[in-house]
Amino acid sequence: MVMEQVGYEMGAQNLDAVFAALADPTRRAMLTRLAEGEASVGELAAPFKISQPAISKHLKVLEKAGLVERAIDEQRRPARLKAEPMAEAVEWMNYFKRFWGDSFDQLDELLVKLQAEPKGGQDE
Amino acid sequence: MVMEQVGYEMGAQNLDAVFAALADPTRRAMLTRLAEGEASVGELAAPFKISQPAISKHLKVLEKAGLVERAIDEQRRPARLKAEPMAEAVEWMNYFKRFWGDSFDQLDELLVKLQAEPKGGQDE
DNA sequence: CCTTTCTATAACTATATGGTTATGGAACAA
DNA sequence: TTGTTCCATAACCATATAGTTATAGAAAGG
Repeated sequence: MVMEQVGYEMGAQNLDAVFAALADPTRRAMLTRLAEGEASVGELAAPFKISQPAISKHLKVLEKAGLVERAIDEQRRPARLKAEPMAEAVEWMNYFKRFWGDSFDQLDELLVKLQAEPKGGQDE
Repeated sequence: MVMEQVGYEMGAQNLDAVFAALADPTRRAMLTRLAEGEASVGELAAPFKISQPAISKHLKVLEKAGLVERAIDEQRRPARLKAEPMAEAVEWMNYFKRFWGDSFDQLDELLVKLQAEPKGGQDE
């Protein structure tokens, strides 16, 4: 049985939290850092001039958006990236792909064309 | 003036505005509506219970994010979708694609495969 | 002209956000 | 035990956000 094991709700409500979380440059930088591996609060705070409590707050925002998980390692509370909610957000935006038509669009068209016509005729 | 001393992130100032604009469900609904074609303020306001000035405010937020353009048509100020800034946002998120490894990943793989082998033999 | 329609703006309220400093708890080090 | 490190939370502040009502302006209809 494959259950929705995400600790926080998915769906439109979570899009609010995900987009809001991504709207802050400090949080985006934290996520970029976490893409390299889990990091403690101190390690996350190091590159910034803002205080440690501010980083803790940002972490809470990311947690509520489902974008990070916390662990317990001695006194540390390392954060780990959980990127799945971004997939939701990207999916939502992909609805608008046809309005900016970049390479991904072409790729999509190509895929559809190939699926529809494996022989490869070209017309419309 | 103010130098970016944070090593992680470049300008990305517009990402702030884009993600923030997308963080509101009313604004996302407005964008979805605009995907069907341009709409006046009144038409955009119709589906919602909130007031017309609230819609005008939301439009201003979308405008500042570069997600809509306004035109002038008699007394109307129709809004039209401009999705390009979403591409930026998606690009940013695509950096994290490998952490959720979805169909997009497969699509990407397919492209690489097709570019490598234009003949497109199907095997594997 | 006067009226209606469409929209923007001002003024206000309530809440959310992003930051601070101060403090305290939990886990290691001595 | 005492001290130190890591982190969370509380209390506070300034500003931003999302909504409201009221009003005003521009354009079209009479």
